[in-house]
Amino acid sequence: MTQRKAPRIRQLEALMAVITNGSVTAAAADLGISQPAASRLIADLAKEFDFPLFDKRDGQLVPSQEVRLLVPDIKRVLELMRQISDLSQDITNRKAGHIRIACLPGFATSHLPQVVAAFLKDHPGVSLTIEPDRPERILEWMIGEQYDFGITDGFIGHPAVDRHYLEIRTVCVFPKGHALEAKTQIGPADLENENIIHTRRDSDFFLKLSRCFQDAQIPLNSHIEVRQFTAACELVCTGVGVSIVSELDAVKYQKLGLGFRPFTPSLPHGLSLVRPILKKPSLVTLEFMEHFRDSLIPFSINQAP
Amino acid sequence: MTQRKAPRIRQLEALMAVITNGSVTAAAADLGISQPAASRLIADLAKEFDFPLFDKRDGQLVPSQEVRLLVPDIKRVLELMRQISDLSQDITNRKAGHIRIACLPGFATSHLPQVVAAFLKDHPGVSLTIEPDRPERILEWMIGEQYDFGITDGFIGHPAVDRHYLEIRTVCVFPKGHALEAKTQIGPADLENENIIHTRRDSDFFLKLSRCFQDAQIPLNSHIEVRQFTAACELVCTGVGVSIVSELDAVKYQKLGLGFRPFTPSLPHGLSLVRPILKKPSLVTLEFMEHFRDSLIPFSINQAP
DNA sequence: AAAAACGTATAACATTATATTATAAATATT
DNA sequence: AATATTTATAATATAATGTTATACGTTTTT
Repeated sequence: MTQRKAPRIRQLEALMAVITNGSVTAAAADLGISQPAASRLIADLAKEFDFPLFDKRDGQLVPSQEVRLLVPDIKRVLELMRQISDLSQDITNRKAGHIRIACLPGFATSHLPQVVAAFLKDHPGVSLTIEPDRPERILEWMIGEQYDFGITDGFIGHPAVDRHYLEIRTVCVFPKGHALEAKTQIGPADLENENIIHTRRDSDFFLKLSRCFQDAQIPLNSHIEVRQFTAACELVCTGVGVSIVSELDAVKYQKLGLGFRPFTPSLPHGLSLVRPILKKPSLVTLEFMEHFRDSLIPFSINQAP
Repeated sequence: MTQRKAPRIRQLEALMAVITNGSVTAAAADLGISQPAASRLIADLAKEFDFPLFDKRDGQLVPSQEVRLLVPDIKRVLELMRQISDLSQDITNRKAGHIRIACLPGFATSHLPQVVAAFLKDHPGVSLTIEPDRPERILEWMIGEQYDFGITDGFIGHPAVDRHYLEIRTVCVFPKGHALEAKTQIGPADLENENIIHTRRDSDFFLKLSRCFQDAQIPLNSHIEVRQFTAACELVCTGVGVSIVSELDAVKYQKLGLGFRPFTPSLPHGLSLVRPILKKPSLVTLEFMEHFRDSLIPFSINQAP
């Protein structure tokens, strides 16, 4: 038994064109090739399939019953090929792909959404997964290559993780109309009689903050302890106190009734943009990371890693 | 914007082979081609898709994230191509196809099933539709090319219908143990005192039968009028009378308690095997029609059309 | 650190697939 | 019967896909 040659895509295209157009000549025009070319494509196919492809019925070529059995499959193949071609086109144009992002819960609600929205506008086919979680978990996900990109803080480094460090300016936020609004910048001395809402005592940022108050010999009126800057802002909105948060969050809450002023001394919030070091990032991921880094420039103190 | 060339099947095959084998060399061996050939296939594909196809991870080539997006579609395309190839193979070997048969209700239960079963044993991939109905309807279906093959009787001819006429021997059936069993053949005279079960008065066959009795100057004790020979046989089984039916049906009912003897004078049952004259029959259909004609030879008087 | 082994890429070339134009043959139409 | 339309064939060019020979670049081994 000699192995029959598999039909070629081009032949199947020609076959379908003849079926839909009713003649070889019309099919050739449809395919944008010469009539003899089409003629030979279907002749070759008929030779490989050893059965008649068409019946002639008042000048029209109608598919034979044998061919009719194949038509559904052929249609699906051609459709799928088109789909693959289109999708690859989209990917090339950086319009498609999937990016898995792990980030601190605060980012999932405050800064990331805007950045993502702007990015998607330029890349309509791209889809994203955003997974907010604690920093330790984000680290695990990077090491396990479960995610493409991570946004975290208080991260020292890990051999399996590529890290871009940057520092975000922090500001003091207060309800609009508050006395602090008169100042152009705010330091520990200005907060002596304010209730302070701050992050957890075991967090890096709280450590820096309390040391800053100690240096200024001002007591820190610890009022409420939260996990996230956004939660702090929410509380400040209600008027229960003031807080020192990243400018990123402050800007967001400006519309929601908060005012803010630069905090001095400079007390930067250290952010780490991380990704699995072994896994080669996709082009879309690279592009998104760049886009995200750019979005932080207005808020960051230095861009050096 | 230059129109990008669509990926070719061969390239996709190579891509999948590299993915499953983890290296170009192994993939080439898998495809049964030389390593440079495989190398070029994927190099070309990578040039057309303008994004990286693979990452290198400890010596293994693992598909890039972009490629992973395409893999499901590629798998389906290759699977479908294999399916088309296989199916066409089957069709060539006359093992596949679909035959639509319209027949008299009697045939659908008595003779056709055995013939179909035998045919399908030799043609495993073939499927059939059997539609039993009245002769007029069968004619309509032939003209409308709704069916490939028809079995009918009392049919004179139609320009759109190709017809093969043949005559089936008829016999007198009676319950086993009946007095008629003593005879070697049965004529009108033998049935003078029997209740006769026969087909409808407006049928061709009844016309011939009653003329035959007239010629022999024997009254025909019309007892029950049925539409089909099989129905007549069923009634004969219950002992309510005897009947003259085609030998085809008589043989079938032999196992179910009927005896039969040739009827004289010869009173053939005229059958027409029909098909749409314009529609070119598929190879399987032609083969089946031949097979069916052959199956009737033992019961037919003359095979000339 | 040099050598060997392995995987991959490139070069030169042969074959097949797919297209072209020109033209003959077959069909349908007038 | 003459004409137009459709399809098939011939001669030929280009692209796709294969070959062998060989160079290049990592790993692995010694």
